[in-house]
Amino acid sequence: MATNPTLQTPNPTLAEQVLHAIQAAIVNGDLAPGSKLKEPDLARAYGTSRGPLREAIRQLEARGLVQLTPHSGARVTNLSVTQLLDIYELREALEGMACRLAAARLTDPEIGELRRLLEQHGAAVEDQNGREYFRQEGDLDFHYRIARASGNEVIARVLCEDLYHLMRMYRYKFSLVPDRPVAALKEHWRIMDALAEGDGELAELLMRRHIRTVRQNIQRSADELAGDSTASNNHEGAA
Amino acid sequence: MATNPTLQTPNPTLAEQVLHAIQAAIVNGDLAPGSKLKEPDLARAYGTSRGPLREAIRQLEARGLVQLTPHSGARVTNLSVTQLLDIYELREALEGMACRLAAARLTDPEIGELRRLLEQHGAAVEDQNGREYFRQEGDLDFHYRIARASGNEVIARVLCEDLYHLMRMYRYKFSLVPDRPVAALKEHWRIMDALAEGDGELAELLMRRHIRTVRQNIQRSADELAGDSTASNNHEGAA
DNA sequence: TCGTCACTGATTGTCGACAATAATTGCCTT
DNA sequence: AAGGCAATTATTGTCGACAATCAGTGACGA
Repeated sequence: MATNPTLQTPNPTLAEQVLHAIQAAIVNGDLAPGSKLKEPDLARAYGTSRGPLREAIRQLEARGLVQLTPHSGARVTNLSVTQLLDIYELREALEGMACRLAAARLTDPEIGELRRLLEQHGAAVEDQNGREYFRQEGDLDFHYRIARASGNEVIARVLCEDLYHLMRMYRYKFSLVPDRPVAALKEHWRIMDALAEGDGELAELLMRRHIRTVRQNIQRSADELAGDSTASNNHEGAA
Repeated sequence: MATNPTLQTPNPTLAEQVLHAIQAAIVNGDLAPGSKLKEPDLARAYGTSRGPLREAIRQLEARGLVQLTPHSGARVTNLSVTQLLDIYELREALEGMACRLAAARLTDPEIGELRRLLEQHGAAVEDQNGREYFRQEGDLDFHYRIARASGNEVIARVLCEDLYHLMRMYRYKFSLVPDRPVAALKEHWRIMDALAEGDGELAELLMRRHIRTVRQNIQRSADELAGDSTASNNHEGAA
């Protein structure tokens, strides 16, 4: 509810609306990775013709959410573990940089807002009964806002419009290690403190370490799945 | 000629072809920054209907080459100096990382190929009569290949498909300082040596410094233009 | 003379239909 | 029965036409 993309323009285009709709469907898992996007079906589902739909698909392809092969159609992107790890490798550099820049620019109101976000985040971590979804979203929201606060539009664009959607696709693919949410929140608070003090160097270091930790957890989790008998190859593993 | 995008698939889609055509037109300056993309005109120019054309425009928007506002149309992106500097800031982090990764992965044949590229590059620097175009392209080609050689597909994608086209738009916007090409080539060779020795740490440092230098030159050049009486504000400055 | 408003022209957004290509089914051969 | 081949079906790619919206023009009134 905080960010409803269809409301940002008073008279949004159909292509725009269906873009956000499909994007949400992919992120939520309603359209499974690897599944085919059949234009007639989607057009009927969203009540449009194929024209705007095809425009939306082209944009999804540019954002990396679908892959399309000529004369064959579009499939929902199915990231390999390697590619997912690549994304985290990239995030380490990008978000580290964003932190350094943000530390020098954050205003007091923005800092207060970030603090409030982390407090909500903490509440979601406390009651652990089934609110994992909101915890994950809150986690990403923190990163999202720092990217925006960096003041570098290009970095913010790459992170927020290209990478975050991909990561949200894989929220549940890898199980968290026990107590990881608590540790992650603590790391966020440390980053927060560094940002509030304007210590860009420290904020960058902490953010890089934070992301590296998550990356290593994913790698471990993937290795375990690979050793598991049920794991076929590289895709589709968690439960 | 080295990379002809229309040949990569045997039966390319019209939308694909017109995408590359418009992209080339924008990068070459045939479509000036800020100019409007009128669909009827472009469709006539490229001999297609508006359907594939609109799909191409949506992809160009995702790549940052055009900006489109609903019910009004698409305009060629007109980067502010700030945004251009932001791109270089991002490149410093991204390409530094790409260098570090590439140093650990480059094979001997790839190293040889890179060397040959730099030798051609050196020849273009030698005869300075009007071959500036090829020098610039060679420069970018070096960066392009390192990004690919990093082995991180995501980084390569961001650099090669999003950022490089934008930078090629602004090749001539800012005049080079005297002897800069010679110095830049020398920096490339140093990076090359570090890569060949597998010294990722050094390669990253050298690449970051290299890009930072270019960025500072742009900033200086922009400041001079700002002091100039002809410069209105932030856009359209060079001659 | 200037500002406002309706009108005209052009441009964008959307749709349904047709052609070209790929995927699938069933059949035939070995 | 298994594999390959051909006809059919479904899906993608492309087009031209219509509706909705925007931009520019000119007239009208203060």
